[in-house]
Amino acid sequence: MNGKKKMVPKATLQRYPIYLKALRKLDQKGEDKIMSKDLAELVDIEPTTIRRDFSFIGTLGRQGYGYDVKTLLEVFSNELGMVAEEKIILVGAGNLGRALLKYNGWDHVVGEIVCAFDISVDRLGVRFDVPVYHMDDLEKYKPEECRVAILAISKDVQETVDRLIEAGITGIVDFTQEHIQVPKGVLLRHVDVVSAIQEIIFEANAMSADVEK
Amino acid sequence: MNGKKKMVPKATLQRYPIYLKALRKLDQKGEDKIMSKDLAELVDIEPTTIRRDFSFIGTLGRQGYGYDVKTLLEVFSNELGMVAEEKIILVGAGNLGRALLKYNGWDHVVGEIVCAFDISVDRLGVRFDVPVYHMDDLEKYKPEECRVAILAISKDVQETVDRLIEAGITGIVDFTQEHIQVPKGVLLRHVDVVSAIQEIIFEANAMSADVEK
DNA sequence: GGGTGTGAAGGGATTCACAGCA
DNA sequence: TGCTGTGAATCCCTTCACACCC
Repeated sequence: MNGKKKMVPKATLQRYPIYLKALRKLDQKGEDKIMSKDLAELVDIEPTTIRRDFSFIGTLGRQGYGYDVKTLLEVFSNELGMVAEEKIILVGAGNLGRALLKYNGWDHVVGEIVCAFDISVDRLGVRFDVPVYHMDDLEKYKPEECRVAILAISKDVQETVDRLIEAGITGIVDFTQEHIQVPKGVLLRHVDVVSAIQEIIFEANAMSADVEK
Repeated sequence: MNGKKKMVPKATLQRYPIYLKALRKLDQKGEDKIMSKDLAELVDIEPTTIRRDFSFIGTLGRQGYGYDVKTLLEVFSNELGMVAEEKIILVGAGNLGRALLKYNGWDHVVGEIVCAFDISVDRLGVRFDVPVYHMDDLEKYKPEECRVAILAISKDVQETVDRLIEAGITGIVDFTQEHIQVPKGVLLRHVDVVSAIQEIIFEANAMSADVEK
């Protein structure tokens, strides 16, 4: 009822998707219980960290037994608002965008891309069962309840972002090369292959610099 | 000469690619100097954090003036081993893999994908100027100096990873849905669209839960 | 016994505050 | 004066240690 109720740390929030993925896999395999120690090996996170992360949601485990997989999945759905029915729009139907459309990883784990937008007329139509509209028709075709947009464009990035926010988008998964600015209240997650590789190269070099003592 | 020389924090290492990107853009625009405060606005990182991050590499700025963009770029190249010539292999030439090949974000910022591997015979050949070999020919065609692999497959993930490591790969950018295990000394960066979206949804829900006081 | 949940300790990273230099 | 570089303080997260319950 009040703001100071739970206050889940940011770091924990970022680990929930990892747990969720592992739990789904366990459930599919027919496992009905899991202990923090075993889950730890699966996801490569310390058991004590896992227990604390879970404890923010509630008292989920049973001492001397472990956690019930189905219960955990339910709680994740209810408490975290993980309904697997999020309506997502894709902005940019170029190479990357189309790859994301065709991407096999969705299958209603988190929701689905309901439609896409692009400024190029010859990309409009239907791709992989998903309609592609012109960017100017954003307000017209964006579902009312849609909060999350995937951004896979390469030009006029900030302008596009501003337009999306104006249209009610509050979460952006950003695949562009630009650094974009969003007002408080809008969430932004940047996914950047190039930076990921650079990070790995930097770390690799730092590691080898350490070793050559 | 010894291990305790610099010891750059992990968090800092993860921000270097961000700085690098911004600095390149500034350089292209013809800007020759930048102050931590202005850079802060560009990359959305506190100026004091930026200054500390830079200080790990050396004394790069001039008091009362700021930082010289060209100098910074040079130092990043030399000290961090950012040569922009990393030879990268792509493993998996499916939808996602091909999208990555065609991805316009490379252009020798970090290096290039020199060749790809796949287990499906009908994906072999040349795609977007890059040869695609059969996975069994990994040792034959993988360049000797190649350290980094991009993983964009969906089956036999762990086995493939083991093979890559055996072939000398020490850095993996992982686009799969699986949770893979690597030995110490091998770096792994997971890039997961689904988890990125989930994270945003969780955070959005946590935020709105806070607000409804 | 065996594993969870959690107060307390420990470790990193960020931020403050200011000394020092152009 | 203006901005960098950095000791010190603070904040946040992880890990330890153990009480507690099945």
